[in-house]
Amino acid sequence: MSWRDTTCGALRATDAGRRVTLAGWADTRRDLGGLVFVDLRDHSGKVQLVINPEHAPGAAATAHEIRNEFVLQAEGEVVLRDPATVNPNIATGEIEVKVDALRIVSRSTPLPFQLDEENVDETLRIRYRWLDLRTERMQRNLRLSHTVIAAMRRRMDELGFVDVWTPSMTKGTPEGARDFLVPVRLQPGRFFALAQSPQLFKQLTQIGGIDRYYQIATCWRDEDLRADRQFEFRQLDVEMSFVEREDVLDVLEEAVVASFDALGREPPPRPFPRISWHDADLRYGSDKPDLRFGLEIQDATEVTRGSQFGVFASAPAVRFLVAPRAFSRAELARLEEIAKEWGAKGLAYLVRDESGELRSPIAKFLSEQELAAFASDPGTTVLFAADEPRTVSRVLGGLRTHLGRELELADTTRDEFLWIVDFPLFELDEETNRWTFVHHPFTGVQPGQEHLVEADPGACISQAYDLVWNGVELGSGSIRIHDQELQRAVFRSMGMGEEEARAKFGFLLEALEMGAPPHGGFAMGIERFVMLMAGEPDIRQILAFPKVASGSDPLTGAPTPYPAAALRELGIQSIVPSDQA
RNA sequence: GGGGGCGUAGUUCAGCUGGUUAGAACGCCGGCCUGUCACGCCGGAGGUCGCGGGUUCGAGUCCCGUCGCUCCCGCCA
Repeated sequence: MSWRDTTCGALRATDAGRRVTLAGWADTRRDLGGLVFVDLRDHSGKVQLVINPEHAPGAAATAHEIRNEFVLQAEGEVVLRDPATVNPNIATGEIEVKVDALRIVSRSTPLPFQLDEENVDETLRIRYRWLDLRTERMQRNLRLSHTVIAAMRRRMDELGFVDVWTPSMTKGTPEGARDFLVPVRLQPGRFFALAQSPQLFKQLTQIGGIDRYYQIATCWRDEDLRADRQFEFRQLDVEMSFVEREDVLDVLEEAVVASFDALGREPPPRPFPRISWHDADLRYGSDKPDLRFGLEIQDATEVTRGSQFGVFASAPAVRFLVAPRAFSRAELARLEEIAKEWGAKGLAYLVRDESGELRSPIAKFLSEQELAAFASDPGTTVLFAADEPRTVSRVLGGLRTHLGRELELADTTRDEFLWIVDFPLFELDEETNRWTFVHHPFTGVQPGQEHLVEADPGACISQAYDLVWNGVELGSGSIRIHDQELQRAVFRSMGMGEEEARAKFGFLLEALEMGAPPHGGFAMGIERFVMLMAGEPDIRQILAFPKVASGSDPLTGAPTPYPAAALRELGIQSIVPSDQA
C-alpha cells in the first residue's frame, strides 16, 4: 500500500472518474453538521474533500474530529463539481474528491500562529519553522532556491567544471572577517577556523591542475547579521586556469542566465555592461550603482574654480546631481542631514520651482557662467557636494541611492546587471595609515604595473571585478597573483614582513614556487542572488532555518553554554560567569 | 561599539491629552447546521499590558533601568 498516488494540487477536471489516494494536511475544514468539507493541502496545492455521511458514514464520523493541520489520508473518487459550486479561486476548483475512506494519520495541537496570517513575528516563525515551511511563501522560496542551484550546477558541469570539496575547518585569518573558532581535543589550546571562503584552497586546486574548479561552498563569518547577511552562507565558487578576466566573467554570466532560464524568466542580455570602478565612482558615487534609474553625478570642478562662492572655489572637487523634484525647505533640511551622515559639511542647492523660478541661498554668489552650467528644468533641484573627491563621491552616491528609493525612480520591471572592473589594488587604511587590499591580498595587478606595487601602491589598478544586480553586490573575483615574487611584494607593501607572510601564507608562497599557472575566479553569494530572484526583502525568507539578528537560533536555542569539564578537555576556560552565559 | 523602531489574549492589532471591569478580528473549547469553500448561527474560556523600579490619589499610557526582536552605521580580507 502506498500513502498516496497523486498530489492534491495536480487534480483537474480531466481526472474526473479517477479513484485516488491522497495524503496531506487539513488546511481548512467546513463542518456543516452532516456534510464535511476539508481542504487537503500538500506542497502542490489544495483540493476539496467532500465527506458525506450517507455515502461514507465511517469517514463522516472521523471527519468531525479533524482540526487544523491534522495529517490525513483519504481515498475516493475525483468528481466534477456541480457548475453552481465550482470555485474559480483555486486551481482545483472544478473538481472535488468524494471520500470513501478517511484516516487521521497524525494529530496537531492548536498552532502558535496561523499559517494564513501575514506579518507574524519573524522570531515566532523561525521558532516554529517546521510550521512556517508549510506556507506557500516558504515552499516557493525553498523550491526556487533549489531550482537556481540545480541550474547553476548543471551549467557548470556542461562547461567542464569539476566540483571539488574543500575543508570547512581550516587555518584562521585574523585580518579578514572575524573567524568562527573550532577547538580540537587532540590539539588543546589550538583552534581551527571555519572557512570564510575556500579562497586559498581553490587557488591550490589550480596549482594542482584542476583547471576548472567550482563548488557551492558554505562560508562562515562571525560578523553582525543584517537583512542580507547571516553567519553562514553559500557561494558559487569558481576558479579557472590559463584564463583572462573575460573568460571568468563569461562563465558567471552563463550561470546567471542559466538561473533565469530555469525559472522561465527573461534573462538579462549578454554581455553585461562593464564599467570601471573609476567611472562608477564619478558617475554614481558607488561601486554598486543601481542602473534602473539615471540621476548621474555631474562634475563642476572646472566651472567653479574661480567662484565667488568660497566653498566652491576652495573645494578640490565640486559635483552635483539634478533631482527631478523642486524640494521644499523641510525636504532639503532632511537631505542635508543625510548628506552629513555621508560626511558632507553642508548641502548647497538650487531649486527651480514649477514656474521656473530659482530658489537658492547661494545663487547670488554664482556667476552667469556657473548658473548656465547648472541650468535645469522647472521642478528640479540641483544638489551640490564640494569637498575632497572621495567625500564628494560618497555624499552624492549616498544621496543618489536615497533619492532613487525616496522618489521611486527605479524602473522595477528591469534587471540591470553590470560588472565593475579595474578596482584600485590598495587603499589607505585611515586608522593605521597603512596600505590595505581592496579585494584580498591575492588579487593580481594590471599587467605592466607590477613595479608599482611597492613604488606607488595607491596608483595600482587591480584585476578585480564585482558583479552588481540592481544596486546589490552579488559577488566578486579577480585574476590572482601566480608569481611568488609579486605575491611577496604585495605582502611587503601592506607592511607584512617576510616572517609574518611565511607564518600566515607560507603554504601559498611555497605552492607559487612550484609551477603555478595563471589563474582567476569568482565567488557569488547564492542566498543574496536567490533573495533577489524571489523578490524577498531579506535573506531569512529563503533560508530553511535562519538565525535572528542577535546571532541566535530561536528554534534550537543555540548557541548554548557548555559544561566546564568538556571545555577543559579542549584546553578552554570561559571567562563569562556561568549565570550570564 | 553607536543610532533608530517595536514589545498589550495563542496570532494580528486597537486602546486619545494618565481615570470604571483592558477591547476587536482570527484561532481555541462547547452546541446547532447536508453544498460549504475565509461556511454560518449561538454560547464560552483565554491577559504578569516583556521584566524591574520610580512619579502619581490613580500607570497599558509618563520617567529611569533592563531584556527580547528589528533596521541602519561600524564591521563583512
